[in-house]
Amino acid sequence: MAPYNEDQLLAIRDERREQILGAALGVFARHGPALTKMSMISQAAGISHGLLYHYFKSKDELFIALVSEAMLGAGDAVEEMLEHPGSIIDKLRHFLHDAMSVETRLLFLLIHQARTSHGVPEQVREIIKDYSLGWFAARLKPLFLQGQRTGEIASDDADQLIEGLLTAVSGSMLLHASDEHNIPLMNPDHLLRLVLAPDHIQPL
Amino acid sequence: MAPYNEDQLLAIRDERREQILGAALGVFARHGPALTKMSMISQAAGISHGLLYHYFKSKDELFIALVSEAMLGAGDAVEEMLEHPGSIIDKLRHFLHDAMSVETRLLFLLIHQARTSHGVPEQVREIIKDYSLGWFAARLKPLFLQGQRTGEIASDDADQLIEGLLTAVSGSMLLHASDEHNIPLMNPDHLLRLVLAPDHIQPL
Amino acid sequence: MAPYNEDQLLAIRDERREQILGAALGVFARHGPALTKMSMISQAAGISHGLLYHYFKSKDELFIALVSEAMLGAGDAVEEMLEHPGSIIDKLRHFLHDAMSVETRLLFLLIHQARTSHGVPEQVREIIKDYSLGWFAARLKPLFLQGQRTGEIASDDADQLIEGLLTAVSGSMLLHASDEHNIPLMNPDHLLRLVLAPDHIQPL
Amino acid sequence: MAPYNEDQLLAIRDERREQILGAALGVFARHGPALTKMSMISQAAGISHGLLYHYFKSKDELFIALVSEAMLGAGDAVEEMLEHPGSIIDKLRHFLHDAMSVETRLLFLLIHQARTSHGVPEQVREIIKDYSLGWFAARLKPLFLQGQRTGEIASDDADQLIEGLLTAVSGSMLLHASDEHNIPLMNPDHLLRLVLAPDHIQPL
DNA sequence: TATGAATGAGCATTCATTCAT
DNA sequence: CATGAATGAATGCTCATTCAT
Repeated sequence: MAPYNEDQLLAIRDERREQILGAALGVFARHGPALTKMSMISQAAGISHGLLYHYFKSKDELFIALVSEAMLGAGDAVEEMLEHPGSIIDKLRHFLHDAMSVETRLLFLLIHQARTSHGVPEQVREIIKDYSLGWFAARLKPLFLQGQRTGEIASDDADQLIEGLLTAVSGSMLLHASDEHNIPLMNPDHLLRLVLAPDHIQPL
Repeated sequence: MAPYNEDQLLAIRDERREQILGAALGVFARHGPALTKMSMISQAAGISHGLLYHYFKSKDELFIALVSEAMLGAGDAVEEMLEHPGSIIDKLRHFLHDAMSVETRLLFLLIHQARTSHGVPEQVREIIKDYSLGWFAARLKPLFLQGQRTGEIASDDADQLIEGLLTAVSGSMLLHASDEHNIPLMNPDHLLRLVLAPDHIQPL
Repeated sequence: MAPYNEDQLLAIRDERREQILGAALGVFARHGPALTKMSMISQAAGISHGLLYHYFKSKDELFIALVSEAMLGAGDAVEEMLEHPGSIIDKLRHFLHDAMSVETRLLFLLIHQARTSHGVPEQVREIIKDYSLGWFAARLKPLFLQGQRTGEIASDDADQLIEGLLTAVSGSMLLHASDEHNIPLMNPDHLLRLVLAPDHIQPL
Repeated sequence: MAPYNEDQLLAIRDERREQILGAALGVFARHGPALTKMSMISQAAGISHGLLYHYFKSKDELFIALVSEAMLGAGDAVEEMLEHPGSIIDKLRHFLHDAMSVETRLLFLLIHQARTSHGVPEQVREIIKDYSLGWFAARLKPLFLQGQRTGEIASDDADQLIEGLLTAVSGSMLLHASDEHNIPLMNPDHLLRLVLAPDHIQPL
């Protein structure tokens, strides 16, 4: 008889919103914005397509909301790595594990879609403009230079090492995700060989 | 206005067909079958969209024809590598260069699209069922085992080494292609570090 | 929180009903039934759209209720005019002023919408079937005939004079309402020239 | 066997375009842009809705094209009137006849819709910004001043006379058009009484 | 009584495909 | 062989209406 009180409404809205964002993340990350149909999202979220539009005005807005959230988490991963205890190799290994974890991979894919898909809203381009391999590379560089001084990291051009590592990591996640998981993710320790000094290479 | 004789017609047909396939390869490889519009292909080929349907019954059929052709060339690359003169490292370096060349990359991307896009005709799945990293891996394995005997290749599990190398190569090509070439292809010598024995690693 | 007693409930019901009808009149009159969204009405009435459906089963029913009420008032205007003291010209001038007053205009517009909009419920057509310029014309005719005898009204065909006058009045209100009030209402004295005998025409 | 030649294609395109514009004029003028469904137009034109989009990119573009064409003819009517031979009354009578002719009425209605409908594309507002009763009034004024000198036109404020006349004309057309022709157009000679000097008024 | 979450029919638009010439 | 007009299925989005609370 009585309408929901404010708390109940807020709870419902929050729950639905998360439900939708969660469903949308999976679909957008896998199919890209253009191939993602609103019906896929509504079906994945278990709601009607009409309800989608109560929570997000358009497909674009939903995509934007998702990318914005993903971006917030992007920086944290690097910070966390830098603060991780242990040797430089330990930090890197932790970073790779973290980057390749299930949750992070979806976010990575989403951002990849945002960067590479055609017809993405301008606002999304704005948001991710600064997010690129280069952005990560800049943050990893001090660590690599230090690693080269300690002899843990190969003594080649640090930029090239970093770029290669990040490319390989990203590429592996991309392949893994896009190929319905038939292609396994690369072993982080294997990836590390791209940057380790030869005498620090360990058996896999 | 004058009617063509049979030979001329045949020549035209063949030429047009190649023209279409060439145009379609570029478009399909970059955008994937679902996002590729027939108008993109006809425009790239410089013909009317109507003519497309004289040569290929449907978008699916065109895609299938393209994938079939790509498959034919796929095996050759490996054979050529195995026959390439020089050390095992030389063979591998040559393979990587070849795989990452402009022409080969398009074929790789096309097949990747065929494997990973949703809504791809069943027939395409049939054709590429056997083509996978595993297929290449099997052909590379003897070379790797030999390389381990000669000490050129790291002494870890050969399957894992191969899979990692192929993943990194493929991932790099995929990233490079999808990100409007803002992400450079990985340096083949850098990639080789994934599989070389530590004491065969050279400065980049 | 305390339950209302029956009288209070009835009072609330009546008040809300009037509130809704008042809001709906303005919106329907301006936009017509098809372009009127239930959300416009609920917003104008300051209530939730859900509540609208407690009082009126559907948009159609609300529109029907409104038109019915408008019809009730329609006849009064003419009666009042006929009983207005003064000369025939005074009666007509009073009628025009009354017809073009703010409140009456909304009713006029509503009925016009009801008559002219497509997709209006059959029931509405039923209700307003008899309400037309012809209906007014019939009631004005005795007055005009009398005016012709007194020499106040031009001696042309009375039906034609009446129809012209009503058309011009209605048209002016319609233009005024539809064009965001950029087109002013016609001056009643100016309109009267359509029916006055030449020697009764006064400067504007 | 041979494709259409250029002339044939041009003929087809022109014919279809006119067919569509003609159908769209009727529908837009009567229902307004918001209530006009593309299916109404395609049905009225006897073509598929898909074909509509070969000729006009969107509903808005079609509406814009239509309004643009209508505007071109708008000025001509006035010019023609001013050049019409005969007395000032003759000129005005000719103008009214012309303005109220079948073809002109549709254009008038279309422009009215363009001016008064909500959600009309900005470009349309641009185009018709200057077209208003005021625009016509300015062009009619010299004629009225002259008519007042010759004694044909009533000696009231010319602006008020013109505005009243145009309002009555427009209103009549609007009523006539919107009410499925149940309300007859006003008699031009009757309308003239709004502006004639009393001693120039003729029996209807 | 009152609220707003939830549903689904309807419309604008895109694009693969057909067909007359 | 070659062209582009023509069709219609599919998809994003709006909005009237229902319903749990």
